[in-house]
Amino acid sequence: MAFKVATWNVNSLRVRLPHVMDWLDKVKPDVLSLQETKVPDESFPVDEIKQLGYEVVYSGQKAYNGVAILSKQKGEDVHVNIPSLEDLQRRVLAITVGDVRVFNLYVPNGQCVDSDKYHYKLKWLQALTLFLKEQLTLYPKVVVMGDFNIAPQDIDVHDPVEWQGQVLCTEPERAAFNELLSLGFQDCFRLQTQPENSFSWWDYRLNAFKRNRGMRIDHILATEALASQCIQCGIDKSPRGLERPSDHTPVFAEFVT
DNA sequence: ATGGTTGCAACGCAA
Repeated sequence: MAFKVATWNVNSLRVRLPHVMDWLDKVKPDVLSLQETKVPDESFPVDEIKQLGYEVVYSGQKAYNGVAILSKQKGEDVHVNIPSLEDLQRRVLAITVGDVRVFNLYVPNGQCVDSDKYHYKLKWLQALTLFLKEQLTLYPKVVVMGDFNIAPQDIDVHDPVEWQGQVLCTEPERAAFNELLSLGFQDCFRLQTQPENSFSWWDYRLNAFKRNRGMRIDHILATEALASQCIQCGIDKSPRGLERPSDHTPVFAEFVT
């Protein structure tokens, strides 16, 4: 049996709903994690998603942030937020699908290194790491996916020199990412050989997508029990070329079970 | 040349 998961920062679910529906219909993942839904729970488009045969859980707010998990099979043990962290921003959602615990993350962007938001990002990542460490004792098969807002290595950046020391690429952010990995996760994208210059996000400005001036900041991490069963992981660039696209594009991984 | 684009929601903020 194959189990396909995917993650996509849609930058407003209202605006991107047609893209999401088309993509679900084409790819038919078992689980799709969405970030930046930017929709309060009371106006979440439940019916449209259910019509496509997907169950959905969501944690949203007005205007900013917001996460959702769509799944063919109904998710169990829904969890919201990081318990130790006082946070009004809706950025974390988890469900169990079969024997897999799925975490959906929208890691804070951080804006720039001298901002409070960068501090908040690092604090947030630290709290997340403690939380996941705990969770790993409860679930052997864990997938953590989402918009990490971190390019883990220079090969994940179109121009590492230009980006050196900038937010998304700083040493503390990369250290936090590696700290997560060291809990027992693999970066599924790097389990197989990948094309050079593979990115998941491109700035809207200056024709960044056309020039492939992007970064790989959306990730799928899996514990060894799952990573050893990962048969493919990739980035589907096609939605980024559509009319009125999100600035991110889906990342997917497939496991045999 | 230090720009530019998008979404939200209300003309600035966040990305």
